Amino acid sequence: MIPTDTHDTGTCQRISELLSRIGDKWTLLIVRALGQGPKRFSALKRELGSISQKMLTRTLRNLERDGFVDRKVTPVTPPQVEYALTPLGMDLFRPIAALAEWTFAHADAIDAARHAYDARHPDPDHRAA
Amino acid sequence: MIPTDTHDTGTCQRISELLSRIGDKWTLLIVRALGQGPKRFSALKRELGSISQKMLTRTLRNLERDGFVDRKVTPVTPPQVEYALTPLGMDLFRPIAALAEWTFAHADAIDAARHAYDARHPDPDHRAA
DNA sequence: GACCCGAAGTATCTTATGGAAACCAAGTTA
DNA sequence: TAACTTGGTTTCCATAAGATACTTCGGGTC
Repeated sequence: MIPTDTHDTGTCQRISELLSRIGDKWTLLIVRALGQGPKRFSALKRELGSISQKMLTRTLRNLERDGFVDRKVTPVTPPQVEYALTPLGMDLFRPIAALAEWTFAHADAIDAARHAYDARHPDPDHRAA
Repeated sequence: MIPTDTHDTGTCQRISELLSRIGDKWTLLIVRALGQGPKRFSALKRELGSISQKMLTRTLRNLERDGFVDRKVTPVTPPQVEYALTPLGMDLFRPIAALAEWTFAHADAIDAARHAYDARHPDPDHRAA
């Protein structure tokens, strides 16, 4: 449980903010890709397949701004830009990995809870939104 | 780091989905409140202060559907509805607490990275969106 | 009868998120 | 001169999230 004594409402919102960022559509996938080592923009795009350039740029910018990813430009033509995890980025994704393990272990329980709920509440409007 | 061998793209999206849910505006605050013990709807609303009834209902429903929160109705008038964390809910929020600790410990580093980035990139458009 | 309570549901609005496609700039190749 | 490359940016659009205000319901009080 999140201890109420050390974590006030402000800290809670801070954590939510970080979770929202990490929980967006692409961040985890990008970080997982960069976990294998530094990669170039186009290599990431190829690897992620369905991501648009805009979203890849935006997600990388956010990661860079928060200090999780380092961006290194080599001024040649055509330009080369390499992205790599910073030490802070690698450090963050240890607790994230713990959460990943948990999700992996309990995915079935969540699915079961959802099916049970949906069976109890046949009205699909409850599930929407 | 998230190990690529045990966690494929599908699992990664599963984790992202969970993180998005937990990372939304109210979930963490509600769970923190329920961590102190079961509470009624109106008590939660009072405690959270600025939340609307609609968002409180919706967030609680989502938590209930995923099996993290239990909803107990006492059919008196006016109706009494009590919300409590399930064992699954309490279990989930151990890895979440680890992440909270991390955030608490590294908030300064993230702030510093942001300020450094903003100083390097004076164009505010990069930060928007 | 008029009004209030708890726990919602509805309706409408604004904002945020994400996607598709076009455009751009520098230099290189054909 | 035209086309192509990388690493973007810009514009437009659809959907989702969240805020605000109003309605509902049954049973209680004034």
